[in-house]
Amino acid sequence: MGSKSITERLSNFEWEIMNQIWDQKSASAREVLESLPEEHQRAYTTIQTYLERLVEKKFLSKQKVGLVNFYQALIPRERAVRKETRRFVDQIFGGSSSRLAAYLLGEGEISQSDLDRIKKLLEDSHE
Amino acid sequence: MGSKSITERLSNFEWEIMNQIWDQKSASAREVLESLPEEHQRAYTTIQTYLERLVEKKFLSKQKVGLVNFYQALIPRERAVRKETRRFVDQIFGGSSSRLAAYLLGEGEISQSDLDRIKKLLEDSHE
DNA sequence: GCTATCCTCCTATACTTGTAGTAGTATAAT
DNA sequence: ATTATACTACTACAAGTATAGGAGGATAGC
Repeated sequence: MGSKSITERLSNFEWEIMNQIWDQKSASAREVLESLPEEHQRAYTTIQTYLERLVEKKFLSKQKVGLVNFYQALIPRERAVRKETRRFVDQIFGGSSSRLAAYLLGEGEISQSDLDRIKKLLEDSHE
Repeated sequence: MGSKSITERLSNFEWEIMNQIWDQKSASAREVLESLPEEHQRAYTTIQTYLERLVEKKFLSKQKVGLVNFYQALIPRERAVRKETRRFVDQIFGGSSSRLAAYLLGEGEISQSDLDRIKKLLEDSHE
C-alpha cells in the first residue's frame, strides 16, 4: 500500500549532508555542520534532524561513541550517483545520456583544457 | 517572510507536464493528459492541479479559448534545462560539468556509436 | 557544588508535492 | 426539455521537506 519505497530519494540538502559523510568516512552532527560551507549553514538541530531522517531512510547508520552519535553511509556514493544521474537523464534528457553528454560538451559548460582531457580519454578507451 | 522564491524548482511530475507543453506549443489539460504515456497517467483533475500550480509558479500562462484553458510555457525549455542541469551538477558532481561528462563517457552509459558521434563532434568544434 | 556548554531526543510548524473529489456550469445529443 | 458529458474552480488531505526550539542529562571550569 503506502509502502515506503525500498530506497527513497535524497532531497537537496540531504545530498549536501551525504556528500559530507562520504567525504569524511564517519561524522558527528557537529562535524557535518562545521564542514558545510558558509552559505549552506543551518542550525545544529536541523543537521541532527536530517541525519536522523537519513538513518530512517537507510542511507546512514548511527553508532554512539560515548555520548555522541556518529553516522556512516550505508550506501556507496557511486550507487547513489548512478541512480540519481539516471533519474535526472530520464527527466530532463528523455533518458538519453548521450544527449546530456552532447549538451555538456556543446554548451560551453566545460573549459577547453577539460575538453582536451576528455577527448584524450575518449581516444584512449576507444580501441 | 515565507516569500515565494522568484523562480521555484520544477518537481518530477511538473517536468513531465512541462515537457509535454514544450513539445506541443500550447495545450489544454485534456491534451496534456492524452499525450502522457500509459505509465504516467493521472486523473484529469490531477493534471489540472499541476497546470494551475505551474501558472502560479510562473512557468506557464493560461488563456481561455471559449470554455477551455490553454497553457503555454513562459520559460524556454533551454533555460529550464540549463538551470536544472547546473543544479544537478552542483549537487552531485561538486559543480564540475566535466566530472559529469567524464562520468557519462566512462560508465558505459553511452553506446559506442554515440561515443563515436560525440568524438567527431568534439573534433569538429575543436579548431 | 554551581554554571556554562554541548549533546541527544522529542516536538512543532510551515510549505511543497502528489493525488484527486465535488459543485456547478456549458454543451451536445436525442 | 432532459440527460450525459466535459470543463473549470475550489477544496482536501496525506506524505515529504525544510527548519528549528525546548527539556533534560553529562561534563568541564572554576
